[in-house]
Amino acid sequence: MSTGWQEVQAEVLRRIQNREWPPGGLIPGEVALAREFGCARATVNRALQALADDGWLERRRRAGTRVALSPLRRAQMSVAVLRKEVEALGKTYGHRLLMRKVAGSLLSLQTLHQADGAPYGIEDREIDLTHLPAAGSADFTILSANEWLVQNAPFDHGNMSYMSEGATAFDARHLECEEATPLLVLYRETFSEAGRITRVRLAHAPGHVVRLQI
Amino acid sequence: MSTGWQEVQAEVLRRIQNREWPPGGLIPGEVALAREFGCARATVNRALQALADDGWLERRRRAGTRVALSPLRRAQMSVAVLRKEVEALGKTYGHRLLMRKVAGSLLSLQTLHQADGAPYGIEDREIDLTHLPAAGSADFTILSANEWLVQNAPFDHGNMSYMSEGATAFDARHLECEEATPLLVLYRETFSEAGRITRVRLAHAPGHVVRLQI
DNA sequence: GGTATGAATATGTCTATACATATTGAACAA
DNA sequence: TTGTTCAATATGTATAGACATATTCATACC
Repeated sequence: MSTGWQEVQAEVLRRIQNREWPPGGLIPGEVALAREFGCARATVNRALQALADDGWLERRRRAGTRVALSPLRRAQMSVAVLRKEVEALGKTYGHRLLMRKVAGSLLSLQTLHQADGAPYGIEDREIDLTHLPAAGSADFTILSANEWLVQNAPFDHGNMSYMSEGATAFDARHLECEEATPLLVLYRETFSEAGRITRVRLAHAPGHVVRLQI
Repeated sequence: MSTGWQEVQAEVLRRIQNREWPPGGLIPGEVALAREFGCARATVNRALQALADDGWLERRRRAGTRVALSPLRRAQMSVAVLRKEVEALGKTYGHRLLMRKVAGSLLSLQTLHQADGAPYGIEDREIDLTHLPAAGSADFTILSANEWLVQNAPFDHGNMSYMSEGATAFDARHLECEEATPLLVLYRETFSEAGRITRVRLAHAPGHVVRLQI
């Protein structure tokens, strides 16, 4: 029997998906599985660990390994730079800095993102200069704030929200659509250890689709 | 020096985030790091592997390990059952099956999901009975199709799309809003090995927010 | 110059062993 | 009954050693 941890993983996953090991059920211990597959316990451990990371199994010392009760799947999307998102569509990216304003330690920016010259999204951003003083002297007319931040402001964590909103007068003017047109709007905050780095509202052009993989 | 792979991971991550090891740069080999940290190569391997899984590092045999050039972060959301989503808001879940129709091997369903009696989302679903004959005889008035499928139709993969759409007459009637109100609409397909299991369009009630963690 | 060949090397993975640690459940005490 | 203690046990993790595999680089060859 060939003994790779990936093969062990595949076989265990198959048993889970085929209900041979039902949700909530206890599966054999690592030692037993190692004997069955004819490999070392470490190999089984590697496989089960990977499955636990992916949410298929729940493992606790002494208590053993169970098939996850609610196999709540995670959907993933990559948080790409807008330029790359546009280029991935085979279009030419462009952007225009519409507004730049400093109020205290808060830098406000408005940027229009374009794909082949057409409006792609309108961005309204605030950057906290106390946590990121370099942003005060950066030239966002060349590199967009979106891309500059990805390269210069590594963040710990953040959150994103998608909402459906009718286009405001501001949105409509820059996205070249009617007011109240349904738009997909993204709100995002990112934090470093010190605190919030930036907050952004991005209204996408009409018809924009966000895709996730499950 | 205490030697846990998590500590090695933490220290390496610190160096990446502090630009001590710049993006695109080659980092020391596993043997060198093991010597520095005073642990076995396998321990360093475990740590670097984890960081590579998270997208911080790119590793290739013989070529060595590099700090990822574009630390393209992934945003995650859990694909929960609607009932749990509603209950997580502290509200009482309810649903009504509005329509059930079989055309050939295609089962069509329309379901209204409710939170505290108010409309939460209106679902339009197709299920392929050739891949899932059991769905033909299930009673979706008790357990919603959404939940029944999660429990009975393990899937390999799938995709989701979010769009912003104006409420159709159908949406508006059931979600109790004006026509053309901006709605967040979810399209989802899930596949098993055999083929597509189900396709669904879910129009959320006005004001719905989708949150993701980065 | 361009191409084939092979040695060197960094990561990938498996093994056997050992000890750590959390948790369970039984035995026992208050 | 309730609480405490303790041994048993499944997973967590570290280690040294070995071999596999991909890739690079230098070298030899045409």
